[in-house]
Amino acid sequence: MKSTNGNLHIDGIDKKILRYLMEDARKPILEIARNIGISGAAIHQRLRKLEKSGLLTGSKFVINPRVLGYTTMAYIGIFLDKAMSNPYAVRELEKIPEVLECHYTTGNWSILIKVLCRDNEHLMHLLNKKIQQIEGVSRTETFISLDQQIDRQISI
Amino acid sequence: MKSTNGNLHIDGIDKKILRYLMEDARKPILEIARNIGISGAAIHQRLRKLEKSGLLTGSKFVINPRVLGYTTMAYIGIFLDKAMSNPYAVRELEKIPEVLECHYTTGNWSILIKVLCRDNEHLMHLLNKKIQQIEGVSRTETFISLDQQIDRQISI
DNA sequence: GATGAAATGCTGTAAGG
DNA sequence: CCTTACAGCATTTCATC
Repeated sequence: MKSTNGNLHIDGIDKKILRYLMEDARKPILEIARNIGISGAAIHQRLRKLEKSGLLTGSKFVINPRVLGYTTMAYIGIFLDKAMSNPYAVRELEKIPEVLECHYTTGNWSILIKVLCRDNEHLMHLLNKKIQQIEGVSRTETFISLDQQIDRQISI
Repeated sequence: MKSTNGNLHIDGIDKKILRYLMEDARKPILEIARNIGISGAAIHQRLRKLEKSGLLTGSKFVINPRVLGYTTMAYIGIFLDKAMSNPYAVRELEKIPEVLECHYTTGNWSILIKVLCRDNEHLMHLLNKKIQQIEGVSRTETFISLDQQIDRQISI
C-alpha cells in the first residue's frame, strides 16, 4: 500500500476518466471513450493502472437514508478515560451500525463519530444505552446536523 | 421484518441487491442475479423501483486521496456572527475544494465542516487565508483526524 | 501507451403468465 | 412480481503499431 504519489503520474486523460466515474460509477466505458476521444481499450488500461496504484479503491451505490426514515444525523465527541482504551472503544463502536464514521482526533475529545438515527428518540437511546455503556467512555458532546449542505469527494 | 416508508417496501431481495451494489457499483447485474437465484430482468425492475423511490441516488468511484498526497483530514467548527449569514457562508465554502462536508449544526458552532489537506501547512493556509476570510466567520475550532477508523454507509 | 477486431458476456426492453 | 428471449452494445483481451 502506497502512501505517496511517488511513481504515480496521472495526466489530464486519467483525470477526465476519474471525473466521469466519480460521478457515476456505472457510466459505460465506451461512452467515456467517445466523449474524450480515445479507445475503450485505452481506458481499461488506464483504469487498471489507477487501481494498481491504490488510487482507485472501488465503487459504491449511494443510497439516501432519508427514504428509509433515517432523518437525524449527528456528530458525537467522546471523552475517554485514557488514550489506551481507544482500540477497545473503536471495536465496540464498530458493532453499532448507526456509527458511520469514527475519527481519532486531536483536541477536546479522543474520538469523534458520525451517527445516523431515525429520530431524536433513537439518537437518545443510542447515546444512553449504547455509547455511554462502552467501558472507558466518560462523557460525550452531541452536535445534531440540521442540514448537510455539502457532501463530496476530493476534486481531481 | 419489512421496512416501510409510505409506499416503499423493500424486501429481502431488494436488500441483497443493494448490499451487492453498495459494495461494488460495477458488479454485473447478471452475476447478482445468479447469486441470488432470480432473473436479471427482475433485478432491473427492482432497481428502477428503488431509483424511482429516491432510495437509490447514484453511484460513485471511490478514490484514496492519500495516494495523491492528501494526508491531513480535519473537522473545523465555525462560529458565525449571525445565523443569517449561514447561506452566504455555505456558498463561500462550496468554492473551497478542500471542504468535503458542511453541516448546519446545533450546539457550539453554526457550522461544522470536514476538510482534506495535503499536510498541516496546507491546513493552516486554508484556515488563515480562506476560511477565516469569509465574511461573518468570527472564530474556528479545529480537530485533526489522526486516523479515520470507521467509514461506511448505513447498513441495509 | 494506443489501436481495431473478435469473442464473450451484459443490458434493458418486450411479451406473457 | 416474476419469467424467457432477443437485439444491440459493452467489455476485455490480444496482436500490432
